Amino acid sequence: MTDAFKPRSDFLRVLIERGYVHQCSDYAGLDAKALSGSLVAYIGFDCTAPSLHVGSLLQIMMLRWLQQTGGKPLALMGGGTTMVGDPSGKDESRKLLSVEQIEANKTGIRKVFDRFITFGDGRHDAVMPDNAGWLATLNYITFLREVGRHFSVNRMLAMDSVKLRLGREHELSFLEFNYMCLQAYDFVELNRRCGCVLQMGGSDQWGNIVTGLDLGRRMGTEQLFALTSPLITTASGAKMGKTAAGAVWLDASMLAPYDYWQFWRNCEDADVGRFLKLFTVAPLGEIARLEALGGAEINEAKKVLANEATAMLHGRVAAEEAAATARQTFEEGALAESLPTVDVAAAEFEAGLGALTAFVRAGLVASTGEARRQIRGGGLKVNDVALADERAVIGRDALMASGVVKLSLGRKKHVLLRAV
RNA sequence: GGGGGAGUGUCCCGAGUGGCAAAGGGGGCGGACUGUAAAUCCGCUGGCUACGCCUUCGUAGGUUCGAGUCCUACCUCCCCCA
Repeated sequence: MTDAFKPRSDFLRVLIERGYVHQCSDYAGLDAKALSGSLVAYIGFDCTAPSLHVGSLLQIMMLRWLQQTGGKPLALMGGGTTMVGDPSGKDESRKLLSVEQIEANKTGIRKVFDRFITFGDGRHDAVMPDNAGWLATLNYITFLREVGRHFSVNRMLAMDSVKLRLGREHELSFLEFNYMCLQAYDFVELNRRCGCVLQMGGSDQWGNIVTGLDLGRRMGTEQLFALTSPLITTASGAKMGKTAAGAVWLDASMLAPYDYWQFWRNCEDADVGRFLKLFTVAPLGEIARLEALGGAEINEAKKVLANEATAMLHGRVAAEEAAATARQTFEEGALAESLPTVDVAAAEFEAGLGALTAFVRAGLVASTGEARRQIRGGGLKVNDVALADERAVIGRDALMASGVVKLSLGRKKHVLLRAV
């Protein structure tokens, strides 16, 4: 579908070339708008968590490219919609957050955006509005009279997302049904306030976004546009961003840069090229070269991916540190001082620390029971020596010159215990 | 409002005759093979001061030597009728 269209604007060209585009309501129209140099676009973000995770990275990158190509990005915080809870598909309704929590979350999220886009008051500076600004004070009757009358229930019922819900056993509550109305209203409000004409989002947002276009037309805004990105799964079909440890957070205090680097380093072969295009700003020519590497050489491409992705989020220095730690640990088999470290009182080593407890302390296993199981499966190592006895004790003799013991779970997860 | 059905190992789905730490999947973790990949094969997948002890089957009681399993009430969800 996008093949036939030749964009003239940098914005659309980059997005299409790099694989961000799944669907667009009007390629030519949007292209012309982008070419005019005054394109303002927004993406909505949940503020139910203190930061964002890689699941949102694709959207963040789209805003980044928008700014890079001369547009103005709006990162809309769903402070208002968070108050009613996000119903999209989930069985469990989200717990209500206090206003303070929402504010704190917004601060954390803002930190992420600051790494990718520039905020300010200028023409192309990004802005982070909060829909609580207009939703919280909405009067029901006024809303129905001025906005609600424009929604066609017939049309909404025909939407895939709604049909799906009606067909399944899970009901669709009135609140959820209204959610898309609020989202559509956000779009119109952002158009009035900031001249925003484009909403972007994941492909699952298509229906909601188009509802916004429709509302805009009925309420007399200028022509609005919709553009969605594909749902990103790994080559083997898994949803991206889930690891054993949990979500891949975009915050150093929630996920260390080293782990973030490892996340990208461990991607599947078949994903490298696509991920380089989506999650780094490396030139396409360079990516094509890296992507073409075969066999074990593809690991070079993975390192570039990890380096670039980490540098963008945590800075070049942190990325290089992570790369160095990985190199020492995996390629040279040396002890990298910068591995995740947990402090343990020196006295405990004197007394002899139970190996099971030590691994629990290091956070490598959740319980001593799990530690026992891993030992049986040969998964635990102390200073690179597989642990065979559950009752083993880690004493002072295990400490290396630098005063640390290296504990490993499998081949990839290592933690240092340091005597203090 | 009336009738019928369902809630199981806190990741998910899902068997279960009164003796059950509870079948089987998926997912996840570990091992082997590799390249810190994929695919494949194997093991593990309640907790603990661990040849024993403790806590689990929507919630609270009851019957029983013994309850996921039987009885009662309550909660939640689904379906049909109104």
